[in-house]
Formats: sequence, C-alpha cells, structure tokens
Amino acid sequence: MTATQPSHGRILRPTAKVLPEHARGHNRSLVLQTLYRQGPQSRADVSRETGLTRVTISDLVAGLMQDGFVIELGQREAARPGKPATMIDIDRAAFQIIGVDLSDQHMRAALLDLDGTVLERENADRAGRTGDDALAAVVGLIEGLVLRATAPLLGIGVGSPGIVDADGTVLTAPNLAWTLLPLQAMLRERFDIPVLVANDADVAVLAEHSFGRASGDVMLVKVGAGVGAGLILGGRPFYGSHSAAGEIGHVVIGTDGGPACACGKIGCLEAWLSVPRLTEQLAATTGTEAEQAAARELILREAGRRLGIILAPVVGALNLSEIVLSGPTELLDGPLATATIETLRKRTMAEFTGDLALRMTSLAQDDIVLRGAAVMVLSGQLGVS
Amino acid sequence: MTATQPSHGRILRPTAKVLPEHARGHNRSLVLQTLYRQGPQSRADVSRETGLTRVTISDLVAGLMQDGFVIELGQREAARPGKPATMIDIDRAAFQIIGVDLSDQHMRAALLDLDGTVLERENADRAGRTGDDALAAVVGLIEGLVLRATAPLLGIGVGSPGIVDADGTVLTAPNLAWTLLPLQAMLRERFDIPVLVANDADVAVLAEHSFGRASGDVMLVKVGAGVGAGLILGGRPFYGSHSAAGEIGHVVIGTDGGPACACGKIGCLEAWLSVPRLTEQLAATTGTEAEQAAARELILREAGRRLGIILAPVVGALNLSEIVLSGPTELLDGPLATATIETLRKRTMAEFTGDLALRMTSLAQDDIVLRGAAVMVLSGQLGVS
DNA sequence: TTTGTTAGTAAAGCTTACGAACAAACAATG
DNA sequence: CATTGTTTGTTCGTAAGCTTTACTAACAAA
Repeated sequence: MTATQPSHGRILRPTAKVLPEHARGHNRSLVLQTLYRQGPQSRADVSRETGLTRVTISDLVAGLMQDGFVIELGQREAARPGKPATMIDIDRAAFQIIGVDLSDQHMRAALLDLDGTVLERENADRAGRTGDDALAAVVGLIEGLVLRATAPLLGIGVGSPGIVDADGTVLTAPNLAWTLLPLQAMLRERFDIPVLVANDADVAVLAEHSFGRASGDVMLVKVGAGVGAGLILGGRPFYGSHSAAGEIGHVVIGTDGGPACACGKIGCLEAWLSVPRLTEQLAATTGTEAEQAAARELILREAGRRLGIILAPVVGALNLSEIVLSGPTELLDGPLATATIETLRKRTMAEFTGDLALRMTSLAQDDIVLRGAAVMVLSGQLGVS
Repeated sequence: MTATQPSHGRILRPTAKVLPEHARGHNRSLVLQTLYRQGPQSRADVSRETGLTRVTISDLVAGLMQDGFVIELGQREAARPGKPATMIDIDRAAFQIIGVDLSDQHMRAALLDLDGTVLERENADRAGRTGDDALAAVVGLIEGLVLRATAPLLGIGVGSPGIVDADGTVLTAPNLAWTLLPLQAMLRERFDIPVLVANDADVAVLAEHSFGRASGDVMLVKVGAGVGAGLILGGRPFYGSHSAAGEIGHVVIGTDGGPACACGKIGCLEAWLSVPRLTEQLAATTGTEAEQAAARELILREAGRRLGIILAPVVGALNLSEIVLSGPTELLDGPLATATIETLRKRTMAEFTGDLALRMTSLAQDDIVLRGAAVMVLSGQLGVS
C-alpha cells in the first residue's frame, strides 16, 4: 500500500525524472567521495563503506580509472588473511584547480591540487580598478596560473563580492562596479574549462565545511570591507530565492540607533562591524596606553554585542549549532567574539542553543576563499566535497 | 572528463547509494505528483509533463492502478484528432487521512480526503489535561475518526506544540507536560497505520505551501499561546540540526528592554506577541471609545514593529521573499501586519527584499494544522505535496 | 597440508527505461 | 466517401545498471 519511503528527511519532493544513469552518476560520485574523504583503501573497503557490492564498485572504479580520476597504488602492506587487497585512491596529482578570491582589494588567485593544497600563487592589487579593468586583471591572474599548471585543469572557481546568481552572473558588486556581469560564462568562454563563480562568503563557508570541522548547519560571517555571510543548511549550501542569502550587512541592529551607514540607514551591521569602521574607531582612541586598551576593548565588545543581537534571531530560526567568524583575527578573536557568544546565549533559548559554538575559522584567513573555490569546483565536477 | 553534472543547485552531496529501484520510486511519485497538482489527464499528458516516455508512464500507471492510487475516468470528451485519450487521475476517494492539531487548548482532529478537504471533525477541550491524560484524549479523538472513516486510511498526521524530532518524538512540550514522548511510535503501535508527528508550525507551513500560494522559500509565523515559526527553504521543510528550527518565541527583541517573559528573560518575542499577552494588553485600555481604539492600535503597531525587528535579520540571512502570518485575524491582520512589513522594509536592504511579501495565511485559521498534517501524510506516503 | 578468509572477477538474471513499430480511433480534407 | 494525418496507448526488443551466485587467486593459521 505504501508507495515510497523517502530515505532522507520526511518529505520527498520529486521535481524531475530520474533515470538509472543518474543513479550511476550518483554512485560514481559516492565512490569518489569515499576515496576523497577516507583516503587510500581497497575496492572491498569502498564496497563496505557505500553498501554497493564489490562487483559494482569494481565496475565503477574501472570507469574512474579510465577517466584518470582513480589510480591503483599496489598491494596493501599490512599482513592479513586472505588475498592481499589492491589499494586505490583518487589520483590527487592528476588534476589541478584554479581558485580566485576577489573579496579584497588584494586580488588573490592560486593553483591548487585536488586536496585543496595551494601549489602556486598569483596576486595583484586591484589598485582602484573597477569594471572592465578589474575584469582584465582577473583574467590576467588566471592566465598566469594556467601557464604554470602541471596537470590538466579540472576547473576554475571564483569567489566574488556582491550578489552572484546560480549561473555565476554577478548581479551587483559595488566595490568592483560590476552589474549583471556574466563572469562565469565569460571565463568559461575565455579559458574553455568549467568555471564556477559564487559569492565570496558562500565560497568561504564551503571551505570551512569541507576542510574545517564540519557540521550539518553552519553560518560563516565574513568580516572585511563589508560584512556578509555564507550558509550551509542541512549539509547543502543555501543561496536563497534571489541568490542574496547571507546579505546581512545592511540589516539594522537594535532599537537604539547607531552609526550612519553608507547605504543611508542608521545602525546597519556593516556600520558597526566592517574592518574599516572598526580600525578607524580603534585608531581614534586617546589617552594613556591603559586607557586606550580599555577603550579598544569596549569598542570591540560593543561590536561583538551588536553581532550577537543580529545573529540571535537567525540562530533561533535556524537552530544553528555552529557559527564561524572569518576576518582579521586581531579584531575578531577576542573581546568581540566573546561578546558575541555571550549576547547570543543571553538572547536565545539556552535549551536549544546550549551546544551553540562560535569560533574563528580553522583555516588560514588568506586562503579560505581560494580553497572554497577549489571545493566548489570539486563539487561541481566530481560531486566531491 | 567531467564526471557528474548535478541537476539541482551547484553542489551534489552523495551520502547513500542509489539503486534503479529508487529511481523507480521517485518517478512513481513524480507521476502521482503530476496528477495531484494538475488533475485528470491522459497518460500521454503525464508523459509530456514529466519527460518520461509514454511506455514508462503506462507501466508506472499500471502499478499505481494496481495499488489503488490511480483510476481511469473514461475517454476525454473534447473532440480532437487522433485516438481518444483515456483520462486518469489519482483516486481521491480511495484513501482518507486523519489530521490532528494539538497546538491549542481546543484539540482538533479531522478526517480528510486526499485533496485536504475536511470530511469529518472530532474536537475536544484539553481542559487542563496534560501528560498521559492528554495522550489518552488524543487517542480518543483519533479512535472516533477511525470508526467514521469510509475509505482505507493512508495515515495519521499530528501537529504538536513543542519540539518534535525527526522520528516524531516530542522532545519537550511544556503546555502538554510532555517530555521525550515517542508519540509517533506510540500512535503507530496503537493504530497500525503510518503516523507522522511534527511541530505545529512546521505542519502549518506545509499546508500553506501546498494549498496556499506557494513559493520556494516561506516562513510561517504562528501566533497563539506561544509564538513559533515553520520554514520551507528551497522548497523543502527545514527542521534544523536539533529539530528546533523556527523556535523564535524566546529570542529577545531590540535593545531597549520590554515585558518580562515566563522564561525569565526580558523582551522575548512571546512576551510581546503571544495571543494571551496581546488580548490582556488590549483589554487593559481605558478612556473613551476613541481613546481606547487609538491605544489598541498603538499596542498592535508596537507588537508588529517588534516582530519586524526580529524578522529582519532572518529575512536578510535567508533572502526570504514570503512571510505568512497565522493566528487570530482580528489581532494580526491590520496595524500589526502593517507595522511588521514597514519595519522589515526599513531595516533590510530594499534591493533584495523589494519583493518581500507579508500576508495572512490564505487558509482557514482553524484548519491549517489539520490540512498540513494531511500534507505531511501525503508527502510521506505518496511523495506528493 | 588443510582449513578458512578475503579480494576481485565472471556469468546470469532482474529491474528500469528507452526507441521503434503498430493498431485503434478520430478530424480534416478533397 | 475515401484518403491523409494526428494522437493514443501497447507490444517488442534493447541497453544500462545493480544484484546474486559462483568462481579463482592469494594468503594466514593450525
């Protein structure tokens, strides 16, 4: 009588037909994912891990070896009863990825291997360039890395500030003076390999989720020239109906006014928390050394409190268990973070958020977007993340 | 070279093996879904709609007819060239569903058909009953409806207040004095048909999404004895990592204090907005008729403003385009809703939320949880919603 | 040497969906 | 009225994908 028992979650919402070949693609990614996360192992190990039979795994692995994604490493060394296992692994040197970080005045690009390790770097100061000039600079960065690549390129991942839609079109990026710029399509056209463009905070949270201590639901708050957030909900990136999820920089905090914001409103998050604003405030402290230190702590604590106030409803609504801060450690990791988590605890239900954790990103600050861009390519091309 | 192109979204995250039979189940649900949403049509119509071939559709439909879910209605009446089409449809009278709403002092249950139409009702006042007494009352309600069912029951859906986990265990429901009550398992044991239990607001948003004007991302704010919310993100219900998503009732609003809440904090959403609190405040107005009316409007406007303040960060973070209010129309639909949307617009980026809509539920207030419970059963058993 | 275990492969079978072809039934057209 | 073209739904054969069963190879332990 019962027709279908959805396996994940309570609700299955079919939208498109599913063919056996789609199942094949899924299982193929499943094998890659298993190897990617757990490293070298035998076909039989993969079989046990995935639940697919050894026969099917052998078949899938044969295809993956043919395509150059998987290699045999020789026999397992440890002596065990039975036939010795042939170890296999993703060929982590077979492909390389180019990651680009445009979130800052200092544009960064890097060549990475499949593990997300940075192999080569190519940087450039934006030096005020915008529009087509900025675009040309991006292309130049990538060109430099394409020449230095020592393996076929799996693709290019780009983390851009501003709002980026699902097709990789930058809808609006004020800092770069980009509007409706189809960056993904243009780079794809120019370099003729797969390209994925997304918002920088969305890209950063991918890196945190893949390389950092992962969890099902994460919100990463990226503090820089502006303030944005990236969300992973239920293990999947969440972009929102108009690709603008995480755009909390211009939400007003509290009911007691605050600093004026460039957007015209009073008391936006960015007006409290952006790096320029914070450094400016910190620099303006006067008095003795001790007085200045105290004043600085107050400033940071207040900024942290403001962040907590704005995050509290989000934490409550999403039942978040993990919030990650990304940005200058000297500003964020200290009184600011402490005040944020204190405020969050005070303003939400302790029963639900008792295990709420707020922490700095576990990745190198300068590389988080680069590595996230690599994850984006890995996910898009191999189904691995 | 490229292994897999995920069809939905940018990231595919394989977690479990997928067999051809799972594809079959998905396609089976797809056929049911197509019939459910678009009504009677021919096999060829379903084929065109789904992209599956006529052969496959015929095969799937044969199975669905065998299981009693689909019936043939005879030939299409409209004269068209070609062989006349045999119309098919979900047999909307073949099964019935029991929906239960425990969110209120007045416990409601109903027998519904597959369209979500209420056929029979069974109500009971909780009359202060809690714990096992309340549970017995629930069982009694359902028993009454089981006897009056005129078709096989597809399942029982229950919307309960409090936190309900993915297995339908009520982790905590203060009003009912339930803690760690495995309601779903117990009812399943008692009635031996599929049972699904979820939080009342989560259930309500399902109804709104299926029967109301649907959209990809919806947040439904349910105002009653408490205040809770249900979320549908990317077309799928979102429950959060600890099943407590939407629990915004005890998040503190603003930075200027507010009324004391039963939870011990100051200025919780519930302290501003719950029905008991609002009615109490409204009743306390004094003076002439005109003065009272003005005072009441002020009270409602302020409550609406508070709701807007707490929703603004959520709207920004999730890029929500639709917020639905559910609760007493005389309280919510007027100055309160107006103030909420005004506040939201003022506190978020107009560019992103320009199309933000706040509206009252389009469904009958008393039936929203009942019908949502039916949707939950439809989704769980047939993959339809 | 025997026994038991493990890895990987081969063959056969089942499920699922597809394409090609066809008959039935009808409208439109000359 | 016969012909032509269209649409529907089915039958038949095929391809893809996974499973079960059975097998060989290779090893450890007794």
